[in-house]
Amino acid sequence: MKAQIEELFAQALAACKDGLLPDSTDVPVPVVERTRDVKHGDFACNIAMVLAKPARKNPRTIAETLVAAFPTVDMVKRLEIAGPGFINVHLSAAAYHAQVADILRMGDDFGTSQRYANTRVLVEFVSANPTGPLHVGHGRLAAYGATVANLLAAVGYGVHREYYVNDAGRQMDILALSTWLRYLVLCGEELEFPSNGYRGEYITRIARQIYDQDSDRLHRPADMLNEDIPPDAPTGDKDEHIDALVERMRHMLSDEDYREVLDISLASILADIRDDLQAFGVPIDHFFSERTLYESGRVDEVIEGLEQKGLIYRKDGARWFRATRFGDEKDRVVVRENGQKTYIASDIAYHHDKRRRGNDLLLDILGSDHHGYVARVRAGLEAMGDSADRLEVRLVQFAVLYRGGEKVQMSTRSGEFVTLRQLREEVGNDAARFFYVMRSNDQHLDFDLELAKSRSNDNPVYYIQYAHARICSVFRQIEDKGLAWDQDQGIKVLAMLSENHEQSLITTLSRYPEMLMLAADNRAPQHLVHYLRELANDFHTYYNAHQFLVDDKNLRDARLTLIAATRQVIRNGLHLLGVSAPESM
RNA sequence: GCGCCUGUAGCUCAACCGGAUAGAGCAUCGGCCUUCUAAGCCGACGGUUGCAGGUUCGAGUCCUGCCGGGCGCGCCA
Repeated sequence: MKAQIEELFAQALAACKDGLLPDSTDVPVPVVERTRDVKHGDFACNIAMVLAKPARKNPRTIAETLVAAFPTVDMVKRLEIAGPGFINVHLSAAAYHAQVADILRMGDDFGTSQRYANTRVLVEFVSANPTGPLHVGHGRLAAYGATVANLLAAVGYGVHREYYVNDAGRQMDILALSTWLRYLVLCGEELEFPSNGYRGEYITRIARQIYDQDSDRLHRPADMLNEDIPPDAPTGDKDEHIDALVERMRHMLSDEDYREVLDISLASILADIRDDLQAFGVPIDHFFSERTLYESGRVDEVIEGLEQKGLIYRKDGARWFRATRFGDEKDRVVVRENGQKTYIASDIAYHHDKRRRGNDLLLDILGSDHHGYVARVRAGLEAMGDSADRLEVRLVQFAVLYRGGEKVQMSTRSGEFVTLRQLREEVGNDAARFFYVMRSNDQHLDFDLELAKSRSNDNPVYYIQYAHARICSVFRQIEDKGLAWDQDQGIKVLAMLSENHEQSLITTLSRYPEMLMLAADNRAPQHLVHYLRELANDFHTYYNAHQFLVDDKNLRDARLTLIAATRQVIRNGLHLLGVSAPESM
């Protein structure tokens, strides 16, 4: 609807621009918006005021010219010029009735568009290090990323959802070490667990799995392990301590055995993450392994490529990438003094690879603590000859859990829940998905557990689902009451819906497509959340004010048609959010 | 210290990339179930949009400065 009006304004402007504007000026694209006050009609356009300056004319005079040139169409009832030069558009009732018919005709597809049908976007999200289960912070990344991906698909993008698995580097060694140490304990050894190791209970479970499989085949004496290892914190350096332990472990085990411990640990954790995401309704098309970038030589290729462009130099025994040439605040080490490549090298290779796979846009969804990282990757892409604006990054602020007004401490020790799985079990998937995307991604999120669980009018999830269930309930009773609903007839007699509540509901329904476009363009699922709340509110108000199953057959058909359309739009919206639309509650 | 985000009603947040009288929910107070689900509805109360300037027809929105909050600033990922 909005797009149609904008098109009409564009036509009007094209028809009269020669008399209005000096030849040299660029013709702006007219933008319309919904009016806030019904007195101002349905849509308003400020183009006359925008043109006032370049045209050197009074905005109201320009408005008059535009109105005169405006195409005559059925959907527009009349135009009026108001205030400093707004052109207000009043639509015909038929235009709205056509929207209701569209909703029922298009069904699950209503609201979608093909605007970006020629653009392929790769949405990378979650990408939590595979060193433990997903926690509640990752939950927000998962919910936000999944919903944004749905929104992008709804406006036509070819969407590929990807999880980057950081399965290379030091943290994997520390993971293998952590598992092995727990395994040694199962073999009867006594030892101090390094302060920098992964100490979650899941590590012990993996260790037990290895023990069950291999018995004490990988058992080595703890004395040998600890001999001449520099002290742990607080007296020593915890990084030196654990790195030395890793090195000793690799010395004590064969390469195959070391790899086995690592691979079993990694596979177990990844399997858990996959299950968790799947259960959360977050589909991932591809788990992309960082390790494969090394194994295929991609990382070396990238470093070589940068080298050839003169963008690598040596300093202090390390090799540095001249990131400052591309707007980063410092140059970055890509190969350490010890010959190990840093994560930056593989990240550049990864993003380069994503582009080579034919993606037009790379959308990275990252925790806000990664913002320093953005300039690096962008610099890397540009250095590889790509355009920096192919990469778009959305940072997601952390969620803070509250229980009854009290902040939930999220330490592993406190026993309060920390994992996404625990959160889902406590509040349910629907509430979790909804609450996570309720606020803008760059806004801190207060996640109120009691509210998310409450089955009351305070809870916006239930409020919306309840509207859906109520409509379903009405339809279930048609037959019980010996009545019938004729949808085609209902569409014909929509003009009978003259109540304010009905007008308001129809208007809200008609906004759905433009709201979806807005939410997708801004990567802002909270627009959809707010919209659905408003739609549910319009419906509940209507429900309380008027009876649907009335004696007058035409009026009944019209009203049922309207609420059927409402049900459809609620369903579509909830579906994009990954929230269920229950038929009864 | 530098960089990014942020500051709107008592609380949690909206305000459609500058538009017309800044809106919801919660909380508080008062109403509505012999009628399709009260997980609902209606009404009241509540504001110098952190502060000070600037840009223009017009600023919560853009610019500058100050004040407060969050996150980052590794040869970790």
